[in-house]
Amino acid sequence: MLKLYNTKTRGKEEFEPLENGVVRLYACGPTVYDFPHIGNLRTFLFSDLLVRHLKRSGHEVRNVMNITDVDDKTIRGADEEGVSLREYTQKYTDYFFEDLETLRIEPAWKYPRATEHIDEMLEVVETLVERGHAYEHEGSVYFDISSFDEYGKLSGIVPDATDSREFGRLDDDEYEREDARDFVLWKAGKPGEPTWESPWGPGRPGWHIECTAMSTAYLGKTLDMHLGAVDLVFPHHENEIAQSEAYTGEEFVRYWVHPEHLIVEGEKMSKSKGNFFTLRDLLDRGCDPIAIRHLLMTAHYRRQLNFTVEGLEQSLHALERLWDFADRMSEVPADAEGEDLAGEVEAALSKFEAALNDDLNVPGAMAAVFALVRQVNPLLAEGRVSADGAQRVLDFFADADRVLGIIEHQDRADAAGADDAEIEALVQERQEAREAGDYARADEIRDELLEQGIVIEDTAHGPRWRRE
RNA sequence: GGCGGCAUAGCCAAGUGGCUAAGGCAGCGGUCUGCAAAACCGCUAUUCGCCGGUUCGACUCCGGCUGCCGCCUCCA
Repeated sequence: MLKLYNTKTRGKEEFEPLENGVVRLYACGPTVYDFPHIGNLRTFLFSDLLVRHLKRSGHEVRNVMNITDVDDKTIRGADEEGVSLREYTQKYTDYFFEDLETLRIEPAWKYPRATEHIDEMLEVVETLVERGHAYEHEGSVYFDISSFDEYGKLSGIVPDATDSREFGRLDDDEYEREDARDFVLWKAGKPGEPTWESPWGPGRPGWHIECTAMSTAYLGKTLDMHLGAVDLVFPHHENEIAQSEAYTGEEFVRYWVHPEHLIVEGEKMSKSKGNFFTLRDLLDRGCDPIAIRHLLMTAHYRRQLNFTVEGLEQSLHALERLWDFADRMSEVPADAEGEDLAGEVEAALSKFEAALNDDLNVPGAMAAVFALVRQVNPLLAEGRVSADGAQRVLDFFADADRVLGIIEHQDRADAAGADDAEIEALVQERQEAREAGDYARADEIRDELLEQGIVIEDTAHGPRWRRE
């Protein structure tokens, strides 16, 4: 049984979906105005891990992630590039999906775009106006916070109308609100901006409304879970609750789950500090995408994660050891006799599941996997693992990887390349030289290959090679 | 100013009122090897930021202090 920390109650709670076996989950997705950065990706990866765990636990998961393709930043970006909003956002939407695939993040059930759900949003806004929760002013529509008693129940923040900073905000805002705390549901169009027709004239949706409209459209009035990074707790999610519950009259979200931010080299990531990384930046530096996935999983989701270059190297080394272990496991001969490892694997599985069920403790789950490696390695080195035992461990790895997504790898010698035959020939020539005692020639070939990035390893079953 | 979080070995990082404080990386020693590489083995926190308190017993609970961070405005 999964226990999850619920922001709403500030404590861990047992999770049970409203409908047995079906989880309705909504995660705040990207605003497609730029490449996703690793902080965004950590959040999306968290969502992936949670969904994978729910699925592995036997649930059907209907997870929806929105694509915000209309807002100030996308409009400005399209304007600057002189292309249509649609053309501009499509480009970054494509990059977003590419990054997900690179990091082995499984596709969500639905990825609705804001611009394709304007009608649903207008329906929500109109209803809110009819019921007295919202008001129109000069073509814009605002949510009236004073009409929703429970405003602030998620974040504990109730904006104070007398707060001096609020008055400053009023001046900056081009849209007149009756109360500085009210938030915009529908923005009156400005010249040159893309707009949609509405009962209040041409305009475009405010930021928060898309989540209410689209989650309701795909998942119904009450969601089992709603995810989003901590910075969204206020005001975004607070506003979502207000507008959704005022609209449906029912509880909007049962479990609010908020992963913490990522920092880089101990500091908040920001463009001005020059520590702002996209996935592409890292891949260009030659980083292994799975090492990036691994590093993003090393800290518990409710803790800030310190992303460092050194950490990336550590992750790669940890993975290489894991992959190498798996390779050696799969090389155990079919007729090998020895330990069946049933007890070891059972214990590892039990620890693995217990960790994940305890507020998705992924570091703990990975520790269970590595602890097994540590336990079995000596037996493997002594040739005391039976064929059954090896298969049992590999089955566990495959099972664990349904959630982790880091164990599956290309067998090192399988890495495809046009010159494989040539490499094989050299490896063979070196082996013959060694057998003939011509170590000078053997070492020469080894150095030659090393220069091409090919590493030779001599094993009991003969030489094997891999690309560095 | 208001609210909240975190401080565990050289680094990253789990965790618990009392069994030997997970796991990873790095380092050192060793095995293996023609030499390497890879792999394997062993060692590496008597101690969990500091000071008090509660308790038979706290790293884990409470209070204070120090430091770091986040939110309160767009932000994953």
